[in-house]
Amino acid sequence: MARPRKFVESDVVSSASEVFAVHGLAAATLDDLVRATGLGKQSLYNAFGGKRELFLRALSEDREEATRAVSEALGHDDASPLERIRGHLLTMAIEFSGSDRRISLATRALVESTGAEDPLSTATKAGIEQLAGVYAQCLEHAREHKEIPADANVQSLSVYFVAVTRGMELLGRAGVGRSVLTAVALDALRVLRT
Amino acid sequence: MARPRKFVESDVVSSASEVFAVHGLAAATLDDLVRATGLGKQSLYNAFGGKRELFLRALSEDREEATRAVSEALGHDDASPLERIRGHLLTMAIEFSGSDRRISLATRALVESTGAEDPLSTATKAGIEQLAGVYAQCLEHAREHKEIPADANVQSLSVYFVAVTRGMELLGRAGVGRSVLTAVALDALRVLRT
DNA sequence: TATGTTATTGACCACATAGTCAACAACCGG
DNA sequence: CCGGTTGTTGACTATGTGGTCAATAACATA
Repeated sequence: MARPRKFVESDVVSSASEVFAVHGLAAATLDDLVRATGLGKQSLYNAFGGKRELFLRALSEDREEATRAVSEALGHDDASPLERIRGHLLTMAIEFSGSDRRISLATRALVESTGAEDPLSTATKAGIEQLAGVYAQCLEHAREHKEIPADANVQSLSVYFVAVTRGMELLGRAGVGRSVLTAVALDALRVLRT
Repeated sequence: MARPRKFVESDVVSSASEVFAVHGLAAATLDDLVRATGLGKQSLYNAFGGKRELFLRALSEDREEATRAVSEALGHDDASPLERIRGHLLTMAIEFSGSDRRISLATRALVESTGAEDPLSTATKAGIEQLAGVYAQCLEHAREHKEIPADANVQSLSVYFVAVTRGMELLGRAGVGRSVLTAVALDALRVLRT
């Protein structure tokens, strides 16, 4: 019936995500987005509603992607739960000390949010809880395997790992190098010693 | 000879700091700064040179203040080094989960910086190293007191604590409550068990 | 092929913003 | 009390911004 769209929504969100990851929400201009996505302002508005809304979409995509990635890293059966956490943290250390030094949309959302009621804030909090849930699952397995103390508080430890990775992200952005970040990751793991 | 200034520079920087802490660099308008500091645009320009420069001044003040505060918390003789670190982390947990949920200028600078060469980035990296130095000193004392393992890597541990506190800051901003953040702080400390 | 619906396009707008200018005010040494 | 120097004030500007409008294009159905 109606004229079909010339673009694929998820592609547009991906391109926008890229722009936001580099510039942040406030500093990214609509023109940046128009250029990156290839479609016109009005089309962007028709499809998403505005810069903020588009950011929220990108944020949500980012959250899914991050959760998926961590789930996969922690869920494979190729190693014991503890070893998987270890591998994951080391991977993060390398990633965060890479040359691009990008900052996740989640962190950006937190910093650029205007308060607790801000959707940017609530969405990110949900993302953090989701991520912590993934850690918790793996930690629970580790406990069942007796790789970590039986009295370990899986709940708070899962949030602890979210905090550590966020901190590592920031440090990487500040220019802390790979070797130091790797050492930090290994330090962080010591909380799990039996 | 010349007309004297009607303001005290450090007061102006403090007021500006407040504005930047709430809004960030990009989102703070010159009008916000004019209103908060009480002086006119031109006077701001005469004295500091522009929004960015003013932010850098505020950042530098913030860094001194942060270093001083942590130094004091970790330097008192009222408790053993390890206990002081413990107390400091618990204090941070309470602070970061407070209702204001502000974000340090250092974190803001990192996120809003445009790249590694950006003064915002280099200044913050220096601040992080300075802070890590303070932690390192206290950790060294703890080692001398045999409160932490003799083979502990004081260097990376000091950076680890910077990472953890940055992460806690972000989590607090996301709305993670005091009890959880306190638990995270205690988890983080387990790294130091002998 | 006519029609209704939605997408696209590019010009357009109101507004906020960082930064500037020029006139004026305050101080102090001479 | 005068003049040089610097600070202050408020009006001004240029520009970039997010967002809108109206005309047109592309499709599916009838």
